[in-house]
Amino acid sequence: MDSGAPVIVWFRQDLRLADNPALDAAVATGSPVVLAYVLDEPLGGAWRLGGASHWWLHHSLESLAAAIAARGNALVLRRGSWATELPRLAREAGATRVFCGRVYAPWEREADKAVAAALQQDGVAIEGFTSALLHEPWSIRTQGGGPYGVYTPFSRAVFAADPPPEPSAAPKRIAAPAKALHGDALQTWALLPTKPDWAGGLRDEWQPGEAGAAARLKGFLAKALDRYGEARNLPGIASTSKLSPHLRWGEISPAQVWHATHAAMAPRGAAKQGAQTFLKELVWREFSYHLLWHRPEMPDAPLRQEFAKFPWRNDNAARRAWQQGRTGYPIVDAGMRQLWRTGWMHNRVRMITASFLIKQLLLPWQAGEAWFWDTLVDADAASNSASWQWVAGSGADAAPYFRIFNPVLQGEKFDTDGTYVRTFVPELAKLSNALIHRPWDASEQELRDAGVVLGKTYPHPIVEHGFARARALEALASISKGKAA
DNA sequence: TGAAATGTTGGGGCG
DNA sequence: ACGCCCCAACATTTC
Repeated sequence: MDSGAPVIVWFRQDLRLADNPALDAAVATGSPVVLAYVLDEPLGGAWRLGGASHWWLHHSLESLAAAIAARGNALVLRRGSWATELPRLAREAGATRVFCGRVYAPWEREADKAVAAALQQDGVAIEGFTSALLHEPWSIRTQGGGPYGVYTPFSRAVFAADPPPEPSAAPKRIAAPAKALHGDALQTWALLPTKPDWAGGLRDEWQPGEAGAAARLKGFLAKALDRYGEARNLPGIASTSKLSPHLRWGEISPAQVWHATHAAMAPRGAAKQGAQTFLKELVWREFSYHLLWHRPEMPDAPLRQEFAKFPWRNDNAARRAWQQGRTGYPIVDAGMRQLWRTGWMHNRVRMITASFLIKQLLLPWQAGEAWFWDTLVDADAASNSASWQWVAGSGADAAPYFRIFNPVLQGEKFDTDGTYVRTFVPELAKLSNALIHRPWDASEQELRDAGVVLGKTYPHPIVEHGFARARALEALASISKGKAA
């Protein structure tokens, strides 16, 4: 233990005090600790933080600052280029060491190089820790030593690997430097929407911050874990963990989730299937980061070369209809409206809406990726781009191109009683279960009884499924070898 | 982590 | 009684 120069803990996507290796390492030095978050707005270019992410970040920082204050320290907020602000903080604090959790987006890796170079010039060392993932992307390797390109063998390797270390508890006290550093007031960052304030639905749904994350995990393990295997695909019931935005910002670590789930499944015996399925979803997140690390072009370019010449359409009216949830397909519109209202969408419905944009509307997957990036509170460069490429068929381990969801059948299969559609598309609420996923099949009498006027209170289908399916198959055949159209 | 088209089978109606 | 057809149910193949 020394009590020399302060150590800087630089928060990025690990906005928590428990199981935070960078923080633990800093506290363990015995030195005073400067805790900082630096908002680098232009970072990421087209992939700079979206609107929903801004909203979440505001509240998460607020929560983190309060938790730090309760431990006798302060969160220092700074705005500017990482490569400028980190050296400035180090100079002001007289720090010679910076500890941080690692980040993985290509623009972040690029920026980190500049940060390290700038700090080194000032004689400041920076050390990264595994914080946002169970395993570093370079540590999971095939027999041949290369990266995995297919999920199933990747997941086998993860389950066979040593588990991540047991999570640590939050430090009781975090020694503050003798002289506090000044920082921005969070409000001056103007991260919250004002005109209009579209965040009402987000406030109703979410409690950003470490405490909210822990509560979400606890409630999920107690109430939904056993049924997760079957129920996770049903958007009409609360069957999923909704941990994704908390994981995205690191308000909870995947290692905490991993160990808590194992602890919950241990006494369950035969009922542990739900837990196993849930862990696999956590491993999908790891796999996305693994792919992003090894294929940094993933957010922008198809991983399969032949998709570079795919004949996408350019149809802004259709794109807007999809964004606003007025495609005329109830399950699609319900999903897009859930996204807009709450900043989140059920995973099954993400697949349905994504498939609709790509295959029914034949719009580029990047257009959907960009919309999700702006509107999802869990928007994450790895999961978002990997999942869009998966649906498009352009990814490393992607769904085959001919797998085209029928939005009616998907709705009837996974929202059989129409609960989900009725929640988010209330103008259809009075239709019977048999018609709610296909209002165009209703008789005039049935429509009248339900108060539905197609084309007026609810749109006609933007495209006919049979036609769209054939069009998509033709377009996809045109880029496949030996199947030129 | 599909859907549609096509093929097969077997029960039952009916001449 | 028998063959024929229809078609639902299920299986297989194709997109």
